Amino acid sequence: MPHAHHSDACPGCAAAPQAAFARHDHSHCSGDVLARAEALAAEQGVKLTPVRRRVLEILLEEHRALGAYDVLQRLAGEGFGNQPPVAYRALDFLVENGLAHRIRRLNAFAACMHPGEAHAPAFLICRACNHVAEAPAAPVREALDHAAAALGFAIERSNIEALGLCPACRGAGA
Amino acid sequence: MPHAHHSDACPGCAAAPQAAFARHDHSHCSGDVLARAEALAAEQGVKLTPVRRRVLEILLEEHRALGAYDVLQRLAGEGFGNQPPVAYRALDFLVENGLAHRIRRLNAFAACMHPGEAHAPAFLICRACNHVAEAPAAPVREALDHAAAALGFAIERSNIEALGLCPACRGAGA
DNA sequence: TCTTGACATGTTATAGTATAACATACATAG
DNA sequence: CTATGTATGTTATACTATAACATGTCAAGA
Repeated sequence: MPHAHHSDACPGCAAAPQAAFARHDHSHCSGDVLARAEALAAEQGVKLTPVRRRVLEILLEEHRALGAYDVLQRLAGEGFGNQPPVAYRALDFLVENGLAHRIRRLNAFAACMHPGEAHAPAFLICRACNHVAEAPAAPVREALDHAAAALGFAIERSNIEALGLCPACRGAGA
Repeated sequence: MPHAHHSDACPGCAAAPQAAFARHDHSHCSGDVLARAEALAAEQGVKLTPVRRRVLEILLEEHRALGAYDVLQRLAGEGFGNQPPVAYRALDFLVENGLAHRIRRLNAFAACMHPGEAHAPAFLICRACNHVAEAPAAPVREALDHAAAALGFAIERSNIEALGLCPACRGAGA
């Protein structure tokens, strides 16, 4: 049952950053992202195999951060392997190729909503509804690079995560 | 055997941010930090009990990020409890009270080198020597707040972590 | 003084997250 | 067609974290 609860807040859709936490039908965002993911994979010479593609679809359908074991459970129910490495490998692939992100605070993974746009996003995690939005973080990244440079440290990868309340849950007084 | 390898890079000492990755004797930083931690605890009306204090000392002695089970092992060898909650509770206390930080990328904990200075630090993690430095991150934090505000998101806590190479390891061609 | 309540520590048990190591399949270049 | 690299699948295990309950400690108020 794909995207069964569109009335929920639906963060991080590709359409517009401002719409990240706004209610909207995201079926098209998913298709959109998936199409771009395929193109990107072809372009980079890596293979978006059935498991990998299916994992990305699952992340897009749920439209929130999922634990590896959540993903695994869905895979297993669809005839794929049912052991942890199956999920972890597909997720690692997606992360490695910029098609998904790892949210360390949640021990979870979320589809990247802006694949190919070479971004170092910040993640805004709502502690009430658990939804995760990618915030444009170029200035953040820049400030971080600067701070690191001052110490002679060369950043290779970084993750920036914030916990708080999304607009909807603030309104609801959560 | 406290701080047994001072010839290593020794990041994050309180003396000066610039010295974070420089070689130096840090026995005094530890004492320094510990003293400030005690003062801070008294001031905040919370108790730096023997286990908690010992855990902080262990983090300071090692002067790097330690897993909860690493800490536990040392506690157990000193007559404290040897079950995970003993370590986790002390570590959580320290984090909660600004005396230590949790490094999610490493599933590890490190003593805060600037207790009481109300900072939202960025962590620079060297992938070669595994040392962690706290970088001053006020501008980073500001940029992040700004990005979140644009989406109507209210940040409560955040963590900023970067993986890369520290000056020493860059030099060593690691 | 007694006792009550809050907090800290300790223990048992279990849940949740992740990877090592090896076996099998499958595509594709030579 | 076969050798090679890559992907998938499986078994087993390691690592990280918390729930739930028992015991101990200390200080404030009866």
